[in-house]
Amino acid sequence: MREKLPEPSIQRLCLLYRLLSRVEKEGRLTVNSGFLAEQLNVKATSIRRDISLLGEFGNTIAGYEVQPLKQAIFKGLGLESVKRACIVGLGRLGASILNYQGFLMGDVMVVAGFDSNINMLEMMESAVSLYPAYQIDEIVRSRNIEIGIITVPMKAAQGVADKLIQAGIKGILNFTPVVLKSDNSRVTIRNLDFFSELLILSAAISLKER
Amino acid sequence: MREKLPEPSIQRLCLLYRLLSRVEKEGRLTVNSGFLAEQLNVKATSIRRDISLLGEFGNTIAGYEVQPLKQAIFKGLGLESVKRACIVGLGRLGASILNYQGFLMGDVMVVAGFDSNINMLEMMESAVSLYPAYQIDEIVRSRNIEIGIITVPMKAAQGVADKLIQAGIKGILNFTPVVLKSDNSRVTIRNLDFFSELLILSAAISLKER
DNA sequence: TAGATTGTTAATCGATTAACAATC
DNA sequence: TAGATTGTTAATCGATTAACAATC
Repeated sequence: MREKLPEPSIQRLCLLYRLLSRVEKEGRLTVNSGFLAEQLNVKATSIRRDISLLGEFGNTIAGYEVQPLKQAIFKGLGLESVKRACIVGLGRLGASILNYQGFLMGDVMVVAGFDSNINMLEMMESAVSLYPAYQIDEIVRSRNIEIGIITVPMKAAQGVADKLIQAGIKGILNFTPVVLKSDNSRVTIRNLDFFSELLILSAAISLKER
Repeated sequence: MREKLPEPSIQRLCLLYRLLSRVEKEGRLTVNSGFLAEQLNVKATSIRRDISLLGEFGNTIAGYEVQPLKQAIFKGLGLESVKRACIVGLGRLGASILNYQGFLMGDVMVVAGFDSNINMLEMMESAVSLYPAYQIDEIVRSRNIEIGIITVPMKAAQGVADKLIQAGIKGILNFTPVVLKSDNSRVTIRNLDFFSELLILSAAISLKER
């Protein structure tokens, strides 16, 4: 598994990882590719291919053992290193993400929140440290933050991204509809844009009916 | 443009549509594929191919006229018909979506909200009509709702999806980490799962460093 | 052994893109 | 005309999947 994983495989393996966590809790010891495929709505061949990309071996009788398989994905995807994240923009959406936390189960840890409105920061209650936006560079560097979650208004998005990238961030989860520019290919950007998704869904529905 | 559009093209055309809306507001009259490509971080060839799938024609001198192009996408993607949507699950996330609204610009209209907690419904303020969850079937049918936005806790997700599908919904935007099952291929499902995205981002970062 | 399941080959499918003729 | 730009062909790239030999 020295060659790099295809993006679609990474995504499926992440889903698989979470599925295995659940399955493990239910006390199941083994799974086969057919079962996994059914749970994730994909083909069994995809599952086997994805898993074999990790160089992991199933058993030709009972399929895969849950615990070792989960562990193999964990290591194969580099999830041992818990990533530190910050949220920039503590409006309704940002604030609600701050509070979800519990869900995360430790793969990613939100360790800081930023907002340009200092008065608001003073009012907010949070288990996570909050800072004014002008401290982004300083805090991201000093606390080794690798992931930035952007939940600011559209107009501020590119500026915030620039600051984060400047500070050496490695990945950005962008909730704004802005298509972020980065001259720095080191940085991985993923978009999570509610309104685009709604629009795409709407188009898909219309087109399906033609 | 009778053959159906590839999924990636639909997605890019949606982004393009929104880009054109902005560009139009700025008073720009024409754009060329190079400009559009730069704005969306894709190749110019993709832009031209996507547009030509709509059977639309640019001009070999000045590129595309903004207004007609936007209109062509609008029609090509079937966005003339404003879709009616409902939100099921009015916790923090669902409630905040209810209030965004303004953003939508009319391509999709949220016309109803559901929650199983009736007391909470009575407390909430909203411009949109709110109903107890047991009325999903009745309201979705009577109000011709085509899109369901699911923001309930994991455990309730599949049940809600089943109800929505039962009621004849055409598309689902699923905010839960649950992989929804539907025996009904009529229904388009899109997933918007914050935690999966974070996990994928985290994996992508680790893998890039190897 | 017979049966079930994996891992992988090879075929298929579909999307991206370089290149360029056609056009204004 | 010369230059810029589209639309589209054809090549390339990459992902999916059917099929099956290898394995226990």
